[in-house]
Amino acid sequence: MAETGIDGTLEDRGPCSAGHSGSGLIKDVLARIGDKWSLLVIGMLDAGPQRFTALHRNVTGISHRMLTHTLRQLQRDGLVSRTSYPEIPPRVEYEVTPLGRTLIEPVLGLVRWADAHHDEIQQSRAAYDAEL
Amino acid sequence: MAETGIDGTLEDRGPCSAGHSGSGLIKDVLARIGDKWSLLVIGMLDAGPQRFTALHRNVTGISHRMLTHTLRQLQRDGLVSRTSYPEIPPRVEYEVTPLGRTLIEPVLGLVRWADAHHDEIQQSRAAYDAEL
DNA sequence: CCGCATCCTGAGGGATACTG
DNA sequence: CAGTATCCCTCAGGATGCGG
Repeated sequence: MAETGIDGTLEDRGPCSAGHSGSGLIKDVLARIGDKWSLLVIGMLDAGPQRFTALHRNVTGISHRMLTHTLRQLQRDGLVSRTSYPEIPPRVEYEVTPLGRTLIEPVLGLVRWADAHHDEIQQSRAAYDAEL
Repeated sequence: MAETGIDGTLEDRGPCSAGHSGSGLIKDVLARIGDKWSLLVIGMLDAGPQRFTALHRNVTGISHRMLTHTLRQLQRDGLVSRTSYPEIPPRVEYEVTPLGRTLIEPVLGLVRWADAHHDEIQQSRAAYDAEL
């Protein structure tokens, strides 16, 4: 089994307290995709370019503030591009970048895993909660 | 491109406000692996069974409290098993379950992605931060 | 229509000390 | 050595309102 990856690449090899430079690493990527909304937004944008309001409608529970913020982060990381059309009223379209698209694939791996095993997990949780 | 997955499986198809039952879905899986420590712990345990103190030493920045808590969650989800040996002093060993091992693979997909693209991301961030 | 600033609450998570 | 409980603080993130 390839144990080459996890402890060799996930870990920082050093005190992460100071957030030093060095390896850079996965932690901030996890921080990005692990947050509450990024994946949902990317998932929505995967269906095609969308304007702000459309996203706000489609991403179900997201607040105005968080949508803005999430889009900013994704844009900063180069996963999503923002195009503003100087009209009245203003129109802004968001789109997944090529880099962003490459992320979708590995994420789908996780999605499939979750889909395949979430009932096992449910059972395990039920069993665990039962024995007290 | 398989856009079959993301918006069809990530999303709840309904107001997630009430945390209703229905699809179950990936969100709680993401919540598990998206948290600060779970993946690090699993990564460590991937190298073989370990006792509490060993983990505490190896997982770099984790606090006593969070290690306990994380292990409990993983155990509850059936990703990690706990074996307690009734000795003095007590000895407890943690180990990745078969289910837990199946998780490692898709996670490695993400790890590889992060590894392959984190410099692009860094550049993108730098570029973004420059233009103000 | 879109974005930013402000305020406020609650969950996450660290430090510490106490039990078995 | 392993686990639990308590305290406290930080910050993600929701609500709202103004500006462009």
